[in-house]
Amino acid sequence: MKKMSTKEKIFNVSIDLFSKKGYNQVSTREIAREVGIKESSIYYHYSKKEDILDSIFDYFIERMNQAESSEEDMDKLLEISPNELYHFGSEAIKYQFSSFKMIKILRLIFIEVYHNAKIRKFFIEELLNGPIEFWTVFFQNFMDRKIIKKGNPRKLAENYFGYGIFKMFELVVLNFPKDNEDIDLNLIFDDIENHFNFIIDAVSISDENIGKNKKNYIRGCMDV
Amino acid sequence: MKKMSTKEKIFNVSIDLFSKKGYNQVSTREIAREVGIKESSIYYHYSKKEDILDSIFDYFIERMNQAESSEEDMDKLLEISPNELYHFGSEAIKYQFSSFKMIKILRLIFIEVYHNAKIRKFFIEELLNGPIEFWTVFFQNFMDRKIIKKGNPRKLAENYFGYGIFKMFELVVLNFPKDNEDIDLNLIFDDIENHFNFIIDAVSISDENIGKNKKNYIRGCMDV
DNA sequence: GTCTATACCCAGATAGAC
DNA sequence: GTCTATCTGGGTATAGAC
Repeated sequence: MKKMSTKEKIFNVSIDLFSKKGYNQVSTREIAREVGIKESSIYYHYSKKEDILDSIFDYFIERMNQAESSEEDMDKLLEISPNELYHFGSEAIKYQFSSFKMIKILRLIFIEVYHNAKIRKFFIEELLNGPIEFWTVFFQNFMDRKIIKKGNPRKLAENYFGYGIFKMFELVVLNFPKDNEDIDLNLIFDDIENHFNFIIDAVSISDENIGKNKKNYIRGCMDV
Repeated sequence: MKKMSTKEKIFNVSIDLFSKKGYNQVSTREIAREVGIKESSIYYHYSKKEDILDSIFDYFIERMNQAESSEEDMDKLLEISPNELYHFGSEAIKYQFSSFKMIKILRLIFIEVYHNAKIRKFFIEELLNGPIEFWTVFFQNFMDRKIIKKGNPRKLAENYFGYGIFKMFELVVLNFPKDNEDIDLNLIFDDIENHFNFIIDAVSISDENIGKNKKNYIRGCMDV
């Protein structure tokens, strides 16, 4: 840990400060102070302040893409049950955000999305439309396999994923912890899972399927 | 229109600029330039820059509270159908946000919520928990009247309203128009209404109720 | 690679003339 | 009520010594 290079230190301190206060509210002086170097030394490692932000963002994208599924995976996934699928999806996301670093960057993205065109484009394409299309395929598939009722799969996907975005917004923007680093991702994934089960049950064809999902209802909509 | 006082001009220009670029990205110099006065004149009308933000925020709260329902209204509302209730709720919100000024301030709130404690408190209490409690009462009522299945009314309310927050976020943060002022609120309210109908249908007891809601399905989840 | 020193700009805010 | 003039502090960034 002590062997971290100065560049890494600048990188990590910047994630901390940017995600806490927002990019514009953090000065290069403050970053330097926190790292323990003089301000001008930052410019040896990064040519401009914005380069630090870009490198943080690149790091985030790289980590996100690690969990991309291949086409073969997709084909396999298309054969499983709604329940298994949910777990596959949520475990993938939990894995991506298992480090607090990634959650901090996610907060930074939520915070900066309104005035940074690059981040906004990424948010809309990769964090919103991408996943919605992903889930659309699966809802369509469940419809074809007559597991759920015929309908508009994209609307279902939006319904499901929109709630997920809301929970993420709640977590990283509204209720972000100030001091300690213990965020319990499981808490919001329980909520999202309940929501997923609710949707599946709502459009399920056989009661048997409902039963299958019911067993995962811990604090679900239709639990008393 | 030409008779607007300087103070009003400062107020309106500030809403424009703050909502477009964020509070910290707008200088008092820029406001003054846009209004057509010298920077120092602003300080005759407002003692600090932050006072402008506070006054915008107070304006927003005042407008929001105008549509508060009385206890008698609540009692009457408890007797109507899910469909009528949805329309009551959505019309109230549409009315509150019928001016572009209010939408701009809503964007400003979304933008500043992460680093302004006062705004965050307001967001959590009045824009999130308040409405969720409001809808919880109604879902509970529909359960008591055996219109929908027994379950956790709060979860249903969160499910419904969370999607609404997501659509608002999408509208005012992700897809906010740059130049012209034509935002079509009806578009997102159609989505939210579909989502509401989807939920009601999912937990509806009689098919008759489903039928009643179905007629409002324009682009609903279960429309092919 | 890190330092000192400094350039340059723009921010919020105030004093006092008119 | 609005102006001119100015203060003070902080921001990003660079040059050049060590």
